[in-house]
Amino acid sequence: MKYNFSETEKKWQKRWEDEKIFLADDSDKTKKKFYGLVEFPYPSGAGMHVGHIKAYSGLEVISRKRRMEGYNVLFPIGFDAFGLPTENYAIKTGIHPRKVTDDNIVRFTDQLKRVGFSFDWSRTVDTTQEDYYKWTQWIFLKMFENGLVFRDTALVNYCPHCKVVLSNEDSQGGKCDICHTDIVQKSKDVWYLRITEYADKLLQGLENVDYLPNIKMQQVNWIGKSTGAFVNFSLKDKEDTLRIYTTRPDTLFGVTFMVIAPEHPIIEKYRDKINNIAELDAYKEECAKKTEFERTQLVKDKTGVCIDGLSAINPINNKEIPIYISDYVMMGYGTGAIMAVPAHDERDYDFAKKFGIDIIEVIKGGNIEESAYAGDGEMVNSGFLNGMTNKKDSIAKVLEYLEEKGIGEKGVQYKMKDWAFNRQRYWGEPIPIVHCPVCGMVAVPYEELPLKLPEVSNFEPGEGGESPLAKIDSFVNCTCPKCGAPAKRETDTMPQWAGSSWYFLRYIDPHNENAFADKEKLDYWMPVDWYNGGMEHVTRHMIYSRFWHQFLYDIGAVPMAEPYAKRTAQGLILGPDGDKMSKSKGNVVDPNNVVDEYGADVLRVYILFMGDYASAAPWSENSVKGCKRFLDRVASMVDLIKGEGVTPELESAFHKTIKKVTSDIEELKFNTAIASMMTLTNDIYDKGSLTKDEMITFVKLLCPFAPHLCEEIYESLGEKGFCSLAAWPAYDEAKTVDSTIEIAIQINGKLRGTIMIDAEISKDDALNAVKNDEKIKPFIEGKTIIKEIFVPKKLVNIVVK
RNA sequence: GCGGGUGUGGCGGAAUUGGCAGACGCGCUAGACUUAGGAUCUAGUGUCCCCGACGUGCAGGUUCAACUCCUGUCACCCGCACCA
Repeated sequence: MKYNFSETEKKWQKRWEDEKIFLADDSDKTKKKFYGLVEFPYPSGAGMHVGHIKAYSGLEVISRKRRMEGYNVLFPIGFDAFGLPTENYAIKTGIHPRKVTDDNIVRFTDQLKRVGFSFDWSRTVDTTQEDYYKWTQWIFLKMFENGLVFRDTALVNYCPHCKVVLSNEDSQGGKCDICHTDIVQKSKDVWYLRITEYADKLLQGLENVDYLPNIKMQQVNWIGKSTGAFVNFSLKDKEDTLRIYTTRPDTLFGVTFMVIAPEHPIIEKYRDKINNIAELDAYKEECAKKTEFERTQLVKDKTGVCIDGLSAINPINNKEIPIYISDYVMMGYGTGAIMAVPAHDERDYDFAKKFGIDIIEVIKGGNIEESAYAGDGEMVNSGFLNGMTNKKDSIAKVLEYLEEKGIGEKGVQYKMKDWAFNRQRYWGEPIPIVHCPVCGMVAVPYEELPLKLPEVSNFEPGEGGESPLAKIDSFVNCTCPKCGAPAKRETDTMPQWAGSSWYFLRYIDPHNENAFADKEKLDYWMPVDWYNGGMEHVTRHMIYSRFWHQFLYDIGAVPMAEPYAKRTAQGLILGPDGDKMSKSKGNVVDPNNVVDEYGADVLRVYILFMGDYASAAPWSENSVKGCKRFLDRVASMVDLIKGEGVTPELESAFHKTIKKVTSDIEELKFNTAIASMMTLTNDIYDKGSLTKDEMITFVKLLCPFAPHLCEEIYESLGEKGFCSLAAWPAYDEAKTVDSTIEIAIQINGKLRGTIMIDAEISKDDALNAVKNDEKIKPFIEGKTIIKEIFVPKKLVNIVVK
């Protein structure tokens, strides 16, 4: 069969669309459903690259297979379109971000359609549309109502280039996630979502979901739960106490000093009482100049200043100890103050050595002359703890003591911090809050949603880090919804991650005007059965959206706590040079070029054939050609058709291939699934012919990977309807097993030949057959047989001497 | 530093979980068909001192049998990173 891919692909894409065969069906809720979700793209000006295609191809194949298996499939797509890249582009070019976004969405849509993805295009969402962000704001207000939204003045991560406050998640490594400029710490009044309130639920929820182990682990590490104790150290001759957090309360007798963060408020409070305040101020200023990155780099070389005029009392033995400020203690974790146990903590040890502070051993087992000892051992120099050897018991005993005396208690800390939830930019969801001089912060009434983004001509953020919205008087000035007094609107917008925190819910009912989604539809479609995306979203988007969803569950708005039943991740596609694809390196492969030159089917097959789906692999133009060759051979196979029914010599090969492809797809082993279809193709060519029925089976198997070609062949064979909706081929287990098989013959563990024998042969018969084999005789003649091993269907091993 | 992962031909990668290492594809070699071949087809292709031996980062170990299990070690990649 001659196959013109560009005409044929267009033909089938149009037919699929005209006949709406990929639209999910809400009407029959008794049908078994499959909700496959891929991370919706950010419609950037650069267009899509092949990495996007790989990210969607996995669940594309699964979804297509599910349809053929009779499932009601929801496989949607949309656009996560608010955000800085679009806005920065708008500032640069003067084109309105609305227009930029719309143009990019058109381009992305075209690219996706050309690849032939079986998305339900009737459910497309765009996070920047009013009917979408209305509900983003609605959820925000629900959180506000439930005390999960607060405003606080705090040191925040600030990007001087983008002029925005960033969450911790957006400033990993001390660099802005968008422009990679060094982050500076700035004191600012900002919005937070109280995600830490859900830290435990986010941890517990992981127990009941099927995420790849490394995905779960990254989330666990990110949440970073630790258990320990809070202890209050009294300040000598002062009313106040200095509260610390420690995971090792059992080492309390070994405390020889305390360290507080340079920003700790106690310094300001006792300014007048501190003799060396100038020195402290100077140190503090030095620290502020360092970026977060620098501050976490200098691990060994500890710096700090002893506070002259304040000292603390160790509550367990009433000893007076000095207090230092040092930047190795962070204000943002625990209480911003620590008890230092130099004998058993490496950092405290380094600090004590540098400043000549006492090091008292309280746990035997190490050599504190040389280094801190963090292991277990017998307690010494520790009063009532002396002689104890079990850390757990020691901690329990200390906690009991602390609680009895009222000087401390058990405590839990998380690395995860509350979510800094705002940007001082235009292209985001306006935060629906009004600042009233009388009532304070007041929610915009639900019936006034969406709070629309006003028209603006200048998107440039203000010099003081205020949003462009602050310049629009008609937007800012309003009346308080509660008391009617003149009030001002909040001018910050929500961060990039807001819209993507719930988009999978909107797909279920994208045009609903009365709710973010209909309850019955949610009951039917949720949870997402399978979610695939990039590893880079595991600690941000995944945590955020699980948080939002758990919150929605708590207020009864969704049917279960966890949104995603299963999560997998694809590996990167590297450039032909083996480097990560990037515009600056010029090694980006544009899927459009591949579609133009080889066809969408070739692109799809190659991307899944490259290697393990979860691993990174470099692009290879030559291997693309190999896939083209394979599909051409499949097309030409039609010319080999002779008659109907089955070809006896091929029957078993077909059943084996169906079995392998069926199971490989479920395990995301697309590469071996395709390899097995290539092998079958080679077998068919070797044989020289196949039947029409076999050809139909073959195209059904290949259809999820190369749907255009398979539809065309399916139709050319006179089949009615769509191959994409045909029943997935079944296999007969009995026919995948050969009656006669080849097994290996080993002598002393070395391969000496093979033999064809009956698969069910007994050990004795097999050994006899082997011993009588002419090729094997020379190896055993005149030798003593020590051992004979027979592994059914595998091998015979004879050990001789 | 901590946590996780990966090391297999010239290349991308397979290997039913302890049982014939290198499936499948690329590349390469030779041949066929051709005015032509960056098209197609056929045969071959781990290495070497080629009737034999060696071979899955390296060194040991367990086993009749190890890419697979154990001990040690090296290299690379990805997270997190002074988290008290």
